[in-house]
Amino acid sequence: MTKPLIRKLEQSDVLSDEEKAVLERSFTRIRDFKADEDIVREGDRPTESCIIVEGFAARYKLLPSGRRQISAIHISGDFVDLHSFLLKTMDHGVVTLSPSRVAFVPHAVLNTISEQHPHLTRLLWLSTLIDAAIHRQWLTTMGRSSAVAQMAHLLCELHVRLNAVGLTNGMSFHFPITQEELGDALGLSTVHVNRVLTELKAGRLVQWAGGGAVTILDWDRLRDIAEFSPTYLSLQNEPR
Amino acid sequence: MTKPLIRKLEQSDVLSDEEKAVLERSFTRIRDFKADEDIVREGDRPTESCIIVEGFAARYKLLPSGRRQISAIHISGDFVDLHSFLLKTMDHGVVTLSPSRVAFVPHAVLNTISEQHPHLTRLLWLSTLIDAAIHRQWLTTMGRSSAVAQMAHLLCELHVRLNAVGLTNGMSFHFPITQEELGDALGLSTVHVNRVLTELKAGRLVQWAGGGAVTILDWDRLRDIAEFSPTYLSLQNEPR
DNA sequence: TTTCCTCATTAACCTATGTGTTTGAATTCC
DNA sequence: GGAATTCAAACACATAGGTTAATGAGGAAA
Repeated sequence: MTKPLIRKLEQSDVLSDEEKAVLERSFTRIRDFKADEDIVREGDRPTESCIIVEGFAARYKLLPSGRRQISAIHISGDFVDLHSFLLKTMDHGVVTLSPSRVAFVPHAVLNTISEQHPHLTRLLWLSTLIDAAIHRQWLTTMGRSSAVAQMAHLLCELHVRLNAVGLTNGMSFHFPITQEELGDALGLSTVHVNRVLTELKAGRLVQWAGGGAVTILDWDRLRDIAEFSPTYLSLQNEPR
Repeated sequence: MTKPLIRKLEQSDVLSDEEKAVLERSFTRIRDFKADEDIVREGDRPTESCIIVEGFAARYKLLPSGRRQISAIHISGDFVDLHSFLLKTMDHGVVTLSPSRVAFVPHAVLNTISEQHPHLTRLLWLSTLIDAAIHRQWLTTMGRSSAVAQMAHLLCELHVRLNAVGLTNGMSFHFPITQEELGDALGLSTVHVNRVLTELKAGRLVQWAGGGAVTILDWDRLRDIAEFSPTYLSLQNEPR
């Protein structure tokens, strides 16, 4: 059940057999969630962290005014709330976007890893740094791009990330999200999300069938509209 | 010269004398920068990381279209590009906002710390997690708040962060930033930054004298407008 | 089947924010 | 001390995106 995580960490650097074994035996608990269920909530002080084994999840914040902002979308293999290991108190919630399988590792075990396996620790640290790099990219597109460019960027990013864990089929991938959730991720209203998607479909840039079957029809043009460049995802394998 | 950093790390947990000593002797190089000078650029592969000893700096990204987004503002004591230690290639640049003193630590030294001082390593890791938490908060206000609320939020955040390192004088603090830079940080045009500031001044919420002397005149109202709550800054001291 | 839901779609209207431009004050440069 | 820049401030106008509301389509529940 740690396969997707190991696969993801191995994108950044080589893992020794021992490190893999340590990870394998760290995740003791597993649980299935339905769609739209909270894994952790803002304010919680979890004693475990979790990875998404299968499915999609989102981190979100609620404003007192009731509005919601999704700050990250997570896919299979993502170490969703590794943060809580050191932040202790959750500054945001994590919710499933689709039915998902989630595996948990106690903070005490993470602490032991940090004491005994410095290299593995650096790779876990790195995975949180990549999350932060994605945050910065989202900030940039939110602040300085049009809604269409933003949407295009999200689709490019997802294709690259899903592709890296083998979850694409050519230019197609499964992305089960509602337009309201997309709006929460991009900082847009549902109405405008719909307008933007209509425009992308009309331009024959993407195809979005029911049930979340996304196909990118014209990668080059989509990438140009999005001003997308994947360097921020740190997909390069090198010693860390 | 690591005083501000130690002070900052001590907000989160207790540092042993040995850990402090390790930090003290890690920073070998120091350099002064003028205002508006790049410390590192996007695409660089630095061999050292740096802290701001004194002054203000910002992380930024440039879009191919030439627009700029500032994704973080850093103050005295902030470990600005600790990220490059593991990310290797900079996904963004760091520029000074004011004349600043910057101290450098070689990545090789950070590596040794990560091998020999797990607790100190966790605190450094934590400092990058707090940066990420700030990114998430910015995403939330950018996506779901008005320009006025966003500006109010930034000022609240800065007051709390500067206060935590002793750089406030009551409700006043020094914040040398141009309206153009503010726009880049908030994703707004300079014209609109000016409108928003005019509004905040007119409402007697803040006072902003020349040279960057900011005074928050009505904290409660400003906090309410911003929907500001400081939990995401993790200012609680506890074992990590 | 019928009845709810949830979600996508579309229309009409509105406003927050962007763009382009000008002016004047303050700094910095020679 | 004058010239050149930078920055704040303001105005007029344009538009991207928000809001409200209505309708339909598909699935789930009963």
